[in-house]
Amino acid sequence: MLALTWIVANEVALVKRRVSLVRQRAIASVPRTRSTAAQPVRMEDVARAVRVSSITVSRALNTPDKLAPATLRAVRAAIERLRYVPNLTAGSLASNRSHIVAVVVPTIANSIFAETINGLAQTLSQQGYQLLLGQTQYQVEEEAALVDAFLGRRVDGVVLTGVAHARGVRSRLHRAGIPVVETWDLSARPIDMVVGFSNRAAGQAAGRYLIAKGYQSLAFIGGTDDRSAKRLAGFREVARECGAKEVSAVLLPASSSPADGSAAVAGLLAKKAPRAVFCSNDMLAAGVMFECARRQVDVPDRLAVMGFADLPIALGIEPSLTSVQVHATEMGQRAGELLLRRLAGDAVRERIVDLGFAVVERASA
Amino acid sequence: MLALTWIVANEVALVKRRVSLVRQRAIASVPRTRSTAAQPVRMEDVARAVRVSSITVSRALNTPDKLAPATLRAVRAAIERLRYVPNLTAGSLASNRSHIVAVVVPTIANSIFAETINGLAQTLSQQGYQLLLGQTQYQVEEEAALVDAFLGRRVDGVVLTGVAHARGVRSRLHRAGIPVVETWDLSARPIDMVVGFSNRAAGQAAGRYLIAKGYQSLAFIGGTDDRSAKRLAGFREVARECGAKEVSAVLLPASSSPADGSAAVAGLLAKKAPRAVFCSNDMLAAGVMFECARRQVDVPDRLAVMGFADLPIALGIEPSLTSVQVHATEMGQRAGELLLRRLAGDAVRERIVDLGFAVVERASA
DNA sequence: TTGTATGCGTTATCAG
DNA sequence: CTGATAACGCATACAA
Repeated sequence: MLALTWIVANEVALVKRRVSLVRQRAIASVPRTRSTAAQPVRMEDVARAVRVSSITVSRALNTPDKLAPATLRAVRAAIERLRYVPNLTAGSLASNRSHIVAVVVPTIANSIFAETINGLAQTLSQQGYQLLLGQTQYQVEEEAALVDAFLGRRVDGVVLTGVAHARGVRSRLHRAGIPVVETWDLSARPIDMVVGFSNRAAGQAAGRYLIAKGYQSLAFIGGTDDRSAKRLAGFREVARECGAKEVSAVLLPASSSPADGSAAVAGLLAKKAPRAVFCSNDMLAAGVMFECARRQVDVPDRLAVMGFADLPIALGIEPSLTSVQVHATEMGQRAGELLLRRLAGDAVRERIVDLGFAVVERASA
Repeated sequence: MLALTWIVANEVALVKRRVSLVRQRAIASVPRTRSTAAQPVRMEDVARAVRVSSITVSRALNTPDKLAPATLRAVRAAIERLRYVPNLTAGSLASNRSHIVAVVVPTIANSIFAETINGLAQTLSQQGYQLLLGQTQYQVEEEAALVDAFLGRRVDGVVLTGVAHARGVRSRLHRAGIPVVETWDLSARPIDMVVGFSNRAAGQAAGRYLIAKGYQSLAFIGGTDDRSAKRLAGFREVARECGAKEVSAVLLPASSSPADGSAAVAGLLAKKAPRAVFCSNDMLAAGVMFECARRQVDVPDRLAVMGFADLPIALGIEPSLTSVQVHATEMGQRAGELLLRRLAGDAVRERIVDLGFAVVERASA
């Protein structure tokens, strides 16, 4: 039986080779089906040109040090000459490594997440990893669909925003057994790893800062998402502890434009106006300040404004904006580093990375 | 010979099947190699559970209408029960369709490109396509490396920013024979398709607008990239034609932050100050206006400011910013539609889509 | 409506 | 340092 099998395999190999030759000739002579058909150059074609086996070509690509210099040169020349483009899809299937990392953010239109993605991309690209982008547009349920699709693609890792996830996301990621990094928040029980800061503590810090400045009547403008809610919660805690008045809050779904900030503060000013307002996003804060300029409400003398994230506009705007700095780019970089270490097989001890935040005092509050 | 081949194939199949069974048992009993190994559930496992062939499972996933309702139900139940996650990598290899589209932008930190990506993602996701993200950080040479990597992944389509590309990009994309959409500019000879607007015409329009407003002494603040250069060229053309003074220009590499705008206008004001300044980006324009506020230079009475892109901040800022609107989101949507049509096999007649632009008059100029 | 045979282009494994 | 062989998991083409 064994012998038979062996012969059989050989026969098949012969047949295969003949088929392969036919296929090759067809490609060379027949006019291409469409305008410019896909490149039919495979690893084997390169191998044939150099009279080596295809595994040698594979090694020239992946582990060049393991080849004799002459062989390497010859293979590389052939690759160049034939314009061979390795099929990474096939490689992924065979090696069970896609070299793709998926990242899920609410939206890249909010440039603060764009910064994190920048840091991530920068770190990952150094090791040849690429980024598959998913946006939920603040629709939490979208996250599940995105994660499913990503797992189907057998991404090597996943980066999520926040620690509150759609149903099933946690278990599915867990089952997949790939490294996962949650960002932009902290959790005592991360899916796998988390790098971020405490949104609640950031809200508390903002509250303490404003109260220390003597502002007693506080307001909050922010989003309806989990992280913004945590900031509000922290903010309110401190206000309560310090005996400040009840914090009025305006919550806008998926908002990060100045226009939203303007509209929100307009509503706030119409009632009993607060003395200081903490915005969950610098763009909202900018909108608040623009509206104040229009209404000749002096900032900070009549209304103090504090932002969040410390975007470039915080430093640029007049008066400059007091804000909470959160290391968005570094968050992406650290997330990338954690993933890379795990993908390299190294154990990661520090699974919870608190990057902290910093209240940056400027002119607006 | 034919008969022999046939027998041979059958024998191999038998051998294979036995191997397969062995493998299966091994998976079931042997402790998994790592902590939580990847899911070993394959299409065949689902098929076996339902007592159908694996192609039936494949059809349940891809063409459910072609199955008997009862079969479909059974397969779906098994998929659920076994938590089967289809391996799209294997599917891609077999079908030669990755269902991935790559997009290359200078940076998503500039939210205007984020808008385009949003439009693109939105359109593509409707058909199950996903987005591989590449950023050049305004380093033109990066584009070539990104495109190479993307082609290696056998992406189904590519979206590029601009029409000026790194060496070899054009030919490589052409050879790949996949649909390509260039955006954010126009070209009479696109790689494949292009959807955007004429940056030169936009610069001209800005120039005409400012001159019609009576401003004779003009300046320009922008980037060093190709599109910004074209806007400047158009701007200067009009200035020359209309007998305005020579346009002084400040060109900053890869800039889109208010701080850059502030610094640039500071330099401009130090010399013989212009009467109006056209900024290649609304964030730069915002920085200009912030600096003017600090220096008590009235906008528009002493310095008129015009922006570009019509970001949300243009409407929000005080005074509101006159800008050139460019339909960034729609650009992404149209790019996505063009790709989808081509990927569906439809011919695309309109390979050059001019979305135009619009000067939006507001208070700053 | 369902199944069989085959190949997609690469890498892992083991042998030399 | 190089090679033979067998997967990787699915979809296409055709047959029934």
